Amino acid sequence: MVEAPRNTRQRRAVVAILEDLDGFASAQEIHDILKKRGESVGLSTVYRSLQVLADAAEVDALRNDDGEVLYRQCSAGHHHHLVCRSCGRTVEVEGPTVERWADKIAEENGFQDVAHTLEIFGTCNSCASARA
Amino acid sequence: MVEAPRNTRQRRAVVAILEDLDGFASAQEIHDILKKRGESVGLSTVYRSLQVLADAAEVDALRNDDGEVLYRQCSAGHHHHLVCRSCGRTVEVEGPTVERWADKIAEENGFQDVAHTLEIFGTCNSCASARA
DNA sequence: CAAGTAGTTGGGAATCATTGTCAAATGACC
DNA sequence: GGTCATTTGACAATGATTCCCAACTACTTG
Ligand SMILES: [Zn+2]
Ligand SMILES: [Zn+2]
Ligand SMILES: [Zn+2]
Ligand SMILES: [Zn+2]
Repeated sequence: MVEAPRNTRQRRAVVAILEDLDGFASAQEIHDILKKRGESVGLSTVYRSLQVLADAAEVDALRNDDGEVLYRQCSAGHHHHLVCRSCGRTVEVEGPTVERWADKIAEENGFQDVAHTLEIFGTCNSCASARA
Repeated sequence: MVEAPRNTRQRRAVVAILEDLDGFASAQEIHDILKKRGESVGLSTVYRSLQVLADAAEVDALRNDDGEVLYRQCSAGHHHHLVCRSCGRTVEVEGPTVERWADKIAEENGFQDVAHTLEIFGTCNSCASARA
């Protein structure tokens, strides 16, 4: 029997940040935001909380070009992301055609336990105009 | 004026390995293979060579689930991959529909300088039967 | 409310891929 | 062969993430 996770101040604080943010953010960024808000949480705990949330599919995780893992509270169900490289602003997108295409490709080649990653990166218009 | 890169034993050795391999491999794996073959090359040099090749689009690079960067000598032109998680065996795949879809999504949302990542991971049939 | 217990925290050490450093080695060109 | 800028390689440094473990605390029970 698996014990229920405890309802701790730290976990609540991390979830609260994720609810406020609308884009992807790294564990360290979330840690910094918590520190700024005075609701300090240990860095290890931030990492752990995000892992737990990601395992439970409560948040989505992806890697940026630098290899850092970014987290975001998304809506349920399988989807992909259009992410601003500079500010993290994110649009959730769906592509039923892509899903079918990927599965078909894998099946045709005899692959099992198939999963796929698909992310679109770019510069959002507010970041683009700020840069001009 | 940019100087032409030198033709060194080390660079040739790395390229030779990439030509032999048919799947993705990490810098460290390539370094190990070189060592086994007696054609030893410093680890830093392997990393540097792969970076140069990747910048020149001579090889493709992607990250596995663990965040390691894997390299592979691929055919020219934009394409994606169906990769065996266990042995790295790779099938190059193309999805013109996906390309258009991604660009359209980005444009509709006012994103610029758009790029996308799309990889399919699974277990190839030889690895699947070996596991049974 | 008090005590017991097991999940949780935090901060510092450890890990590990990757990058930086710089003196020594070596292609390219004469 | 001589010159010189590029390249190499051993080692240090970096940086995100994980590990460790003693102290802490959210729940349960009486
Ligand atoms: Zn932006
Ligand atoms: Zn999908
Ligand atoms: Zn395989
Ligand atoms: Zn593509």
